[in-house]
Amino acid sequence: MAQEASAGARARGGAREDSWGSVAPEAARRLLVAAVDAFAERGFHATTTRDIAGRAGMSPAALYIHFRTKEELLFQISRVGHERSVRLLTEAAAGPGGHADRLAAAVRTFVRWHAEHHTTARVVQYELSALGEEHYAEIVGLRRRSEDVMRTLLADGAAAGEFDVADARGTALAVLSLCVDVARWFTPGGRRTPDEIGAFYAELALRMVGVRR
Amino acid sequence: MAQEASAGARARGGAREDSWGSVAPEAARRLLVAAVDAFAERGFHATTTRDIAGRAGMSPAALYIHFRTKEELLFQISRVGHERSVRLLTEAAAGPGGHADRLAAAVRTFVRWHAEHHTTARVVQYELSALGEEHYAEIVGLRRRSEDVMRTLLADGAAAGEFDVADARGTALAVLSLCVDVARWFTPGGRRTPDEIGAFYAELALRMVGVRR
DNA sequence: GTCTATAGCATGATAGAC
DNA sequence: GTCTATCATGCTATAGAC
Repeated sequence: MAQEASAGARARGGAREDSWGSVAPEAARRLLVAAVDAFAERGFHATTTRDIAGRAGMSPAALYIHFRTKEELLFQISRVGHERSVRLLTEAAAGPGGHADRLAAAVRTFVRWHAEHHTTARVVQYELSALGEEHYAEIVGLRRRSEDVMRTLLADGAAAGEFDVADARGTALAVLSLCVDVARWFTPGGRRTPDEIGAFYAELALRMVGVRR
Repeated sequence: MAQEASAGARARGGAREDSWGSVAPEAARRLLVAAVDAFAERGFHATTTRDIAGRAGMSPAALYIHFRTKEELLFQISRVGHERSVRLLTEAAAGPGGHADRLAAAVRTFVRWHAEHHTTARVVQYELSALGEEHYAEIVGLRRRSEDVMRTLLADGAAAGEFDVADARGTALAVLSLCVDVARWFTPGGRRTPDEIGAFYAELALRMVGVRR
């Protein structure tokens, strides 16, 4: 039931963050959602533990039962968000069809996630520097995986003669940069839906790698 | 003489921020440069007035002789940075040649600025939300001007039959987003110089608007 | 114009009752 | 597990001597 309601909300485009459905204690889940909202709105350093706890309907002290520090809250958000987006990208890039089809699918999926989950994505992409050293290193590993996936796809497509790409690494960085930046400017009330932006950006990416139509 | 030394440092790629040469009292200039470095490194909210003053070789109190608040320091950086980058973009877009030449020049110049001045650009592009309401509104006005310049250039090029662009507004946003995001990932020690990245991105932008070679 | 000293306050995190 | 109360710290900004 809760599942259906969530799916319904998602279909209408008015979905709130639903990436945390599997987080174990309900209170921890509420805190994560509250922290995502607050971090996306104000940034990590401008967000107080009182603000997070308040949004979750709890006292500041309750936060520390579920998370050791404010930074650990950011780390969990960042880790789950990165794992999700890397997985979506990887699966789409490994899908059926030629290299052009797979690039289009990868960009469409990746961009759609960054638009639909723009609050999470904003935290994931733009609050990295607030992580502690150790946590930061772990996240960088995840980020390298998405770069690898995109670079390999572009290099393979070029080798197969489907793409006209001289610098696979630089082009992969540019394509991912374009996709990721959607989280910065996207607002739900805008001209286009996440779906439409994903389709549009897939076309742009194909042009960037020299696919002609 | 000081000019020559600065130009030399810039040519070697080891330049420090030189956008503040005209700022009146020397102490204010030192504070601005220190604040740019600190804000770019840690973000506005994680930067303390002690840190800024320390980098400038002053006591925390000295800061308040030259700036009313910490936020005003951010505003001055943001205002000057935006004015500079909008001006560069506008002049390049109004230069000689056809629409394709002008788009290439605009992207090359705009990207090169975001790479060369990546510390300033990072503050300019990613610390906007820390501005006060009034200051924010003023900056948004400047940002709209760069969107206007790019959208007009793309629409005119499409009307002239040089570009294949169905959605000038969306494409302009995407091209600017791609350029701006250079400030996020650029590091001086990387594989390519600001010049090379500018040239590369100009080619990508031409492909995005459907120019064939 | 710059300093030392500090007011006034908000913050992250903890203690201990329930 | 959650609360109220609070500690210790560090922050922005100001006062007043020089």
